[in-house]
Amino acid sequence: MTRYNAKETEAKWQRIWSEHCVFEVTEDTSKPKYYVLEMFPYPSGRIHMGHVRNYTMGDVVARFKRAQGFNVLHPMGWDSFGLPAENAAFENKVHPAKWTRENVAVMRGQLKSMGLSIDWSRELSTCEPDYYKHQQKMFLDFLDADLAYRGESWVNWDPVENTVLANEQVIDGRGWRSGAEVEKKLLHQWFFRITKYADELLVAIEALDRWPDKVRLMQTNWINRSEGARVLFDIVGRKDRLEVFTTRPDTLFGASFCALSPNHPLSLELAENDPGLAAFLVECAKLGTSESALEKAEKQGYDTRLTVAHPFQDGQELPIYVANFVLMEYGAGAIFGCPAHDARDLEFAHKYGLGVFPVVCPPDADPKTFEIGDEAYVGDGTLINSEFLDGLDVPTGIRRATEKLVTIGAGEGTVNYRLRDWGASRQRYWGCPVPVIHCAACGIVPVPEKDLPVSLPEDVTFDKPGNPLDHHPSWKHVDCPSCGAPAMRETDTLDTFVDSSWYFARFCSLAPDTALDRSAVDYWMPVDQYIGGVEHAVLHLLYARFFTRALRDCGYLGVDEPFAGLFTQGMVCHETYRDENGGWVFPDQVVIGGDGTKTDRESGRSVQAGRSEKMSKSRRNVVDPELILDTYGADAGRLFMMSDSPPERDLEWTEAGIEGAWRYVNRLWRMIASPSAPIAERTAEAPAASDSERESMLRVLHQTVAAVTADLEQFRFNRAVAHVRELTNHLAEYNASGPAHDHARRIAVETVVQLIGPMMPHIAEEFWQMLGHDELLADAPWPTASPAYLVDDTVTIAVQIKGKLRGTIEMPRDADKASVEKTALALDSVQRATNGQTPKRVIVVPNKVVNVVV
RNA sequence: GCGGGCGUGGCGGAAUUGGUAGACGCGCCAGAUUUAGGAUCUGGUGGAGAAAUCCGUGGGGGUUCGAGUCCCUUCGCCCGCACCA
Repeated sequence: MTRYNAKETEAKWQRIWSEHCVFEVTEDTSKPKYYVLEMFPYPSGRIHMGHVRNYTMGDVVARFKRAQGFNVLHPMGWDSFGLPAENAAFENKVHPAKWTRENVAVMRGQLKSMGLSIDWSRELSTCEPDYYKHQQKMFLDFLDADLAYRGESWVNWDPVENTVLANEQVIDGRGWRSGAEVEKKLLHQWFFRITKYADELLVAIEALDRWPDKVRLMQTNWINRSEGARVLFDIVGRKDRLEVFTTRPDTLFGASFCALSPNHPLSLELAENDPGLAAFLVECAKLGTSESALEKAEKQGYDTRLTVAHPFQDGQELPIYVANFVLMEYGAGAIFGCPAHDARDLEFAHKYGLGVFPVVCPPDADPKTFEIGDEAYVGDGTLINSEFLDGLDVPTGIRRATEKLVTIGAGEGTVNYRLRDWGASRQRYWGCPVPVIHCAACGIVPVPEKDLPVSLPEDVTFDKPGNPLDHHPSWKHVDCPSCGAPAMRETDTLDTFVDSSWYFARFCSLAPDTALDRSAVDYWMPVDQYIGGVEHAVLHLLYARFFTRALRDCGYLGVDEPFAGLFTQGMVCHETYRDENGGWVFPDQVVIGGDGTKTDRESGRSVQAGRSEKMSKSRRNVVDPELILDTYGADAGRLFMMSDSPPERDLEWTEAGIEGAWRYVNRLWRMIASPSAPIAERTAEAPAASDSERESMLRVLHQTVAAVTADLEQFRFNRAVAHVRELTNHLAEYNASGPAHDHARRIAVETVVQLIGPMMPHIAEEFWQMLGHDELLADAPWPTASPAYLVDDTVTIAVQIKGKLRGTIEMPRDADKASVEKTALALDSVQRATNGQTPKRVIVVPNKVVNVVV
């Protein structure tokens, strides 16, 4: 018997699939379509185990749906703009384009060696002008439609590098590379008007029934719609009014102060003539945008000495503070504080000696004696001390108070969202240029369509801080398309989330002259099954949902939602190893001695195993997929990825696990390449007669087909693998001789091969050929379970005494209760328990269980 | 703080609507085969017990003829969000 050569066989089938363009598809209205998409990778250099897991899942679904008769679109591309390329340029003096394209080439080869059923003719890369030129056109259309605009926002500014930093690049208030103290700076930025769709995006979440609840909840919270009221307070001694947003206008009678955000226009204005306030604002700015800093910060305020008039109580005035806990970006950037019924306000009031006036009395408390201690009361109750609101419940009070505000012209009911417009400007080189020109005379002028794409210059340097586009000698200098005068190109590039907000639609057709070929997009969209990491639960998925709607409204496509089904996979984890000096050690460097002690192959130091954690370079607990592909082949790697762990949970990568998968590959090989009992020819006719052994084999077989089909349908890959292995075990024990059995063996072997095909496509294809098929397994239809075999004619019924198992009985299916009961009571163990007495009660659940109560 | 998830053998994990807990795999034990094996095959494998039996799904309580599954309570771990007015 020849040993199975995975490397050779896998290369062979990859070649054949590619030569025959097996996975290249076109719009075919005679078949139902199915669009499977995994989140496309950032070309960081090499694929990692997370990619292997993600793309294996997608491929299993794609191959399964394909076998079920769907016209399956399964494309792949590269999310190839982004910061790491610029960092590499800075650190290794490689041009981002070169670095990126080389990485793409390596990773494409790695993905191909996984044997994915991808239509490679649709490959795209977002950093190439043939992709981003369409994006620039979209941007111009969005400008026209007022879906993109220029605005201002606060950013993390690194004064040494002259650049904007992402939140994760700010470490303890300092730039990650320069170490300089990061400043908050107000900068002109390009925005997408996602807030225009806030309500639509929120409401539509409900209909995304094939999305994980967790992701739906996260998006709901992110958008965070809250109903409340805008309240306008007259500022004493001034003509203007202070606007605040509140969800609790019913507690206005309990107000004891107002507070402004440090960034509030009024705060800034007052600071000009108040050095104390100016200093306080600087203090607040120092906190930065980092969450941990904000978290530790104690509530602090500064008394502006201004007061506002209470809208409902003549003569009543409230002091205005500037407070570090009020966010400019939320609501109106100002609040009124009701310490009795808000924890933060209470903390603030205690600190600054402000009044605490309860106005909501809990249902079980006495309004005359109810007092607020250290804890604010935020629950429902009856309004008290509130004049015209007294005696109302909270919802009614809110309504009544809002009506009153409207009547006296001091406010109105309003809906507020946490969701803010999407700031998409990046002061960086390696991104899609924003196609506008700044002209002194004409203002912001869109680049004419005929001049697209605005391409990135290749001759840039990364030796200076700041945006290379900005210091390029000539690139930004152009004539104004409108008046012809010298003008400047926009040097901001777009956030890479823009690139990934429409790539799924672009896969439908790579037509060169149009971004989205409407007929192709109408055929394929939406994506039926999208698969990726949960880390994109909010931003990427929300932006893509917004972008799809924006494209819809600009006539690019006709769907609302990009992803009809979403699956978020778990992470790939591995044990961690540290040597006696505390240094991390790579798993493949750890040698396990006979006594179980571990040592580092290179240093010879002894090594301790730590808990299993997400694979990461910093902890060195990584296994290179290429090593696995080389050693065991793609099929074994893919099989292990699908076995054991449910796909939504973390998977623990272990040597033993991959070995087990590899053993199964070889076991199947032995069973099929050199079977211990004959397998009938393909052309052999079904026997006229069967026996019970054969029938029972066929029953297991059909039940397995049904189970695996259901499992794959529901992303229960680990169970699907278990079921196939069970069938394999049955097949291995099935050695009866004779033509009827040989025939059944043929069916069983073919079924095993077909069922395992989505997980292990190469060896399955090889088996299919060995079994005499001329056509490809990839083109073979999925097996169907025959209903006749799905029900057993005898059933095993559990016999319990007071719920405890005492034995089992074999009965014909659907036997009548009386005979089941009689058989059960006749059991020795039951006789012993009943001791000859009549049982108090006997419960018979048909075909399942008999419970005897004594 | 708020929200969500998870706790089942030595390990990863199975278990339709409440109905035989531990499928499948790993590991381990015994045997067979082999020059050898970290290959392969056979059998065994939740714990205690000679057995009958008893105990077992993080802990405690409850509902039920019957609970991993439902309810209450408690502990532990993980994830997400967070001064959201």
